[in-house]
Amino acid sequence: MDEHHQAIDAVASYFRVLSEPTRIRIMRVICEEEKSVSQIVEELGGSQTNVSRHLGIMHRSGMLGRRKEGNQVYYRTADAAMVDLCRSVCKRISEREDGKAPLRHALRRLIPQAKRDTKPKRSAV
Amino acid sequence: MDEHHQAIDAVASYFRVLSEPTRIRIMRVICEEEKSVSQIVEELGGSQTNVSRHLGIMHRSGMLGRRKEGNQVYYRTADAAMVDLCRSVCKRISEREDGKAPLRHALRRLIPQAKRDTKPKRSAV
DNA sequence: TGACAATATGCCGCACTGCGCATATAGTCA
DNA sequence: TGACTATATGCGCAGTGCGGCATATTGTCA
Repeated sequence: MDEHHQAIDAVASYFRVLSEPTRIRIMRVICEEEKSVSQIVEELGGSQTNVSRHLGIMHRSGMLGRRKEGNQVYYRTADAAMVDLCRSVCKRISEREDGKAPLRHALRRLIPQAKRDTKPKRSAV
Repeated sequence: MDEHHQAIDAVASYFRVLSEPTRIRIMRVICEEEKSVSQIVEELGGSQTNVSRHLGIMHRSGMLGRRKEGNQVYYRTADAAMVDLCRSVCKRISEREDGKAPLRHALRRLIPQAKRDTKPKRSAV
C-alpha cells in the first residue's frame, strides 16, 4: 500500500516497546545507572520471569545495553535520546493534565535525568 | 506498588496510541494540513470504519483536533510536539539501521514537517 | 564433580486490540 | 418530509501480548 511500509512498522514497533507500564518502570529504574536483573526485580517487585522478559524485549529493540558479569546480567539504557523522549512525553502530558496537580507533579518527576555514558548530547533530538 | 502508578500508565497509554502502523500513517497524512475523514480514507486506502475508529482513538487521546463542517469532519494534529516526537523517533531509528540505506531514507522522509498552527516551538521538546 | 544462584525461555491461559460487517447517527438537499 | 452522504459505533472473531509456572541455561563455589 505504501512504499514506506517498513519504515512505518519500525516506528510503530519502537513506540510499542514503550507502551507497557512495566517497561516504563524498568526504564525509570535503570536510566540513571545500570542494574542487575535481581536488583531491578527487587525494586519493581514483579516476578523474575516477567522482568526478565521485558528486559529482553527492550534489549532486542535496541533500547537497553547488556553486560554480563559473573552470574549476573547488568542492563543499562543504551540510548539517552530514548530517555529524553520519555521525559518529553511526561512533560507534554503533564501540561495537559490541567485539573490534576498531583498527577502533573508525578509526571514531571517520573523519569530522572539520565547519565550520559555516551558523548553528551543536548536533549534536542 | 508505586505512587507514580497513574503517571506511568498515562505515559504508556500515550505511547500505545502511537504504536499502531495505521495511526502513524494517519498522522503522516494529516500532519501538514487538516483533512476530512473521507480524504484520509482515500489516501490511506483502508475501510472507512477502521480509519474512523483510529481517528477516534487519536482524538480522544488528545493528539488530534476535530472540526465539523456540514456533513464532514476534519481532523488535524492538535499537538505539534507529538509530530516532532515521531520525527525524533524516525531519526533515531534511521541512525540505527546501519546496513539498510533505503529504510534509512524512508524513515527520514516519513513524517513531513508539520505546520505550526500554535505558536512556533523548536523541535527540541 | 555436585549443589547452588542468577537469568532466560517454552508452554499455556487470559485479556486486550484491530478489523470487518452491519447499523446507528447526523447533516444536506430537493 | 424522504433520499442521500458522511461519520461513528455495537458485535463478533482472530491475532497478539502479558504473566505465571516449570524448566533450561549459564556461571560460581566448595
